[in-house]
Amino acid sequence: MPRPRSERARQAVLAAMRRAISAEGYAAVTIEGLAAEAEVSKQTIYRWWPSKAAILGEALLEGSIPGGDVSLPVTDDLEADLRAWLSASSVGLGKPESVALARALIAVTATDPELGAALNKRFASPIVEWIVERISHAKDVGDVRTDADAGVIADQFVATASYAALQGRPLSDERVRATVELLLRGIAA
Amino acid sequence: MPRPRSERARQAVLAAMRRAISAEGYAAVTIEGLAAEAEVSKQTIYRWWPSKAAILGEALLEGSIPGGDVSLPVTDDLEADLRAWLSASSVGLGKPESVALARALIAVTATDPELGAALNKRFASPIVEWIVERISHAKDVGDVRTDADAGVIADQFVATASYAALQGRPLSDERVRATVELLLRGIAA
Amino acid sequence: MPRPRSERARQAVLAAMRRAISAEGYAAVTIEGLAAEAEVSKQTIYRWWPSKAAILGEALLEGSIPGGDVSLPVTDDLEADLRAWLSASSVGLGKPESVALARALIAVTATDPELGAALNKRFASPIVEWIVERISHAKDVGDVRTDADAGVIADQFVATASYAALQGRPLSDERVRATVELLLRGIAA
Amino acid sequence: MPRPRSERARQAVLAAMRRAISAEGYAAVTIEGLAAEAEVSKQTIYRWWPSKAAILGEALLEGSIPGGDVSLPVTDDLEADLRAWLSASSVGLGKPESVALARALIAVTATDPELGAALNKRFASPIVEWIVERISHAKDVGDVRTDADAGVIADQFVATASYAALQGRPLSDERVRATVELLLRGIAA
DNA sequence: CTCTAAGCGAGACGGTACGTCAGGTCTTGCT
DNA sequence: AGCAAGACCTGACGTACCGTCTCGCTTAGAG
Repeated sequence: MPRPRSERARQAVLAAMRRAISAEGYAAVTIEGLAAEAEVSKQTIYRWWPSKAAILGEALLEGSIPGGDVSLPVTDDLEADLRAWLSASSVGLGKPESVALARALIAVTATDPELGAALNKRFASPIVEWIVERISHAKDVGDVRTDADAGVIADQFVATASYAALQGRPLSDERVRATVELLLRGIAA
Repeated sequence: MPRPRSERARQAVLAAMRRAISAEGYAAVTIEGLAAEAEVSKQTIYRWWPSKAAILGEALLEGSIPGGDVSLPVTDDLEADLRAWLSASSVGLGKPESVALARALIAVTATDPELGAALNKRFASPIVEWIVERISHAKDVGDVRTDADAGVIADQFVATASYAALQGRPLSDERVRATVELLLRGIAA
Repeated sequence: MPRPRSERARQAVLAAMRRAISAEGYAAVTIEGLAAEAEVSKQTIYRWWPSKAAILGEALLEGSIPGGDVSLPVTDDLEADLRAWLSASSVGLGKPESVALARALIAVTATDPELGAALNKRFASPIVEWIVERISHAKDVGDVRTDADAGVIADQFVATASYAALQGRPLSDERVRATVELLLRGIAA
Repeated sequence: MPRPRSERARQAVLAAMRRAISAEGYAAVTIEGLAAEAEVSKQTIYRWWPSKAAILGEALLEGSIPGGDVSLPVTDDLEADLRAWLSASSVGLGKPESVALARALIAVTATDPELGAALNKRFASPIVEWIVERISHAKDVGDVRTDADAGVIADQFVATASYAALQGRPLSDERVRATVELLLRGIAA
């Protein structure tokens, strides 16, 4: 019957979005520019995506974002583990392309809150889960009070990383240390 | 020697920006729209502001933002005071106009980081200062460890409020309570 | 492969130009005005014409101008024939719309000499040809000296008509008569 | 009582107009440009001239135009005299600045017919008068028929020069010769 | 010899139009 | 059908001038 959707075109558009975001920032990205860069007709873009934000969303979901793709090592030292994660997601902000992606995420959140919320959730969730699990484990070995609310802590970590991203510059090592210390002291056994 | 700048025009533009932000959101604001709404010529806008973001900045600086203009009561109870502030700045996110302003601030930060950083600093500073002072007082009365880093705590509060704003919805009372408890436990004497 | 140029839009623009010229004069014609009147986007105009003058040129070439579309009767009487033509092209200057068109032609010539020259040539040519032929015939029947330069005469006629147009008012019958008499006496057998 | 009009400003504006016309053409001249070039405020221009055309008019009247300032020698040879004038006014069209002035005159005529007519008359009049007188003298010495209408002839000369100016290029020597011969043969005794 | 009514430069102001860019819809012909 | 190409209408962009309007300063005559 009909011709199936061209995967080639789809990937080309997403790749063009990723490139454009890094190169010029989300605000400067245009549908026309994407179409030209991807060698795809505007119609094809409009046929499959409802908005620029939607393309960004798909592009980010299929790609990777800084802080999200860090492999998260688990050692015996809770504080060291959390410091490692916060540090890793923070140093990403030293790389221009990661800053661009983070900013794009923020921009789309401010513009299209619905989608923004979905994306933020999507990216925050695995981190929150990982932190919750790590703390749960810490409770088992007696490093953390058993009545501590792991979700609240996890959110504090994510909020801290998010705030640093909004600022567009990495946290100092000292700041990372002090922040982790503060939060852990709040739940220490 | 020429005619001096019209304060009337300036105020009209800033007011139009504030109205437009609340009504349609930052992305939908147009220089043409502002000019029409303010009954000012486009040229007058371009003469005095380099960008839409700059107008927003000036409008916000001369106006007020949610969480920034809350009068901050000081009682004997540190935890209650901080809970009061976080709660107040959070409930602002229940009002659509405040959400719009917060989102505009985020949008401009993502688009024009330079200006965004300046604005964020400008709005965060008084809060950070107040929290630092409040904690300093708490140290004096022995509620807080004297070696606690007040700046790190203050930043955690601001990050939490900022993250809630990015999400666009207020924190629950329970969440406010738990967050403040967590952070204070980290510095309790 | 793309959508072909819209003939409808093209004709609407040319018609709008003709109407606008007659109504307000060439200087008052605006691309924006044409676009609105023709219910066409500005972009469409800029896509196909490099300048206002070019639109005028095309409009005139596809339409008609006074003195150019007079059917030119040929009788046995050379003097009467030439008088008839000069008179006809002159009386056009009594009609406001013709005056407007003539003025537009002059304006475009003064502004864009290249195009103006082309248009003037385009409109003068058939007249010059007709006059040259008519005189050639008159040579055959012995009304005119065989060594007369028909081109020079024809140019005098055109110059006279053009000068009247520049002045914006018709020649009196008496002036027409005297002018034709003068020129013919110069080449009479 | 008050301060009298500044002659310095007036001359500066007229000079700026003359320079601008030659350099860019009448259409490209702007009041703002004149003001800047003449180091005069816009207000001063608007105080004393109703329109751009009026400035041009005054500038031309106080300056000189090609064909108008030729000193007109009178010899015994009528044909040579007329040929000399037509040739002189034609060669002016070889100089770019003269072409620019002539075109400006035509442009203003097409735009502001009232003023244009006045200017054309102003410049044509002395020429017509001179030709009429020269022919009158020729009648006296018997070179020209006494019943010839000198005005019609004079107009033919002016129309020829005007048409050449509209074309923007000089007449060839041969064309000058042929034209003068034709016109004189029409009135020869 | 002061007063004062204009002239003057500078340039801000509300406008209109410029020529460009992108958005989103559509048509055409190929696959 | 899907797709590349690109014309179309729409509307905003940032710029250039328009003609009007203060400003603060000079610069005459009239008192």
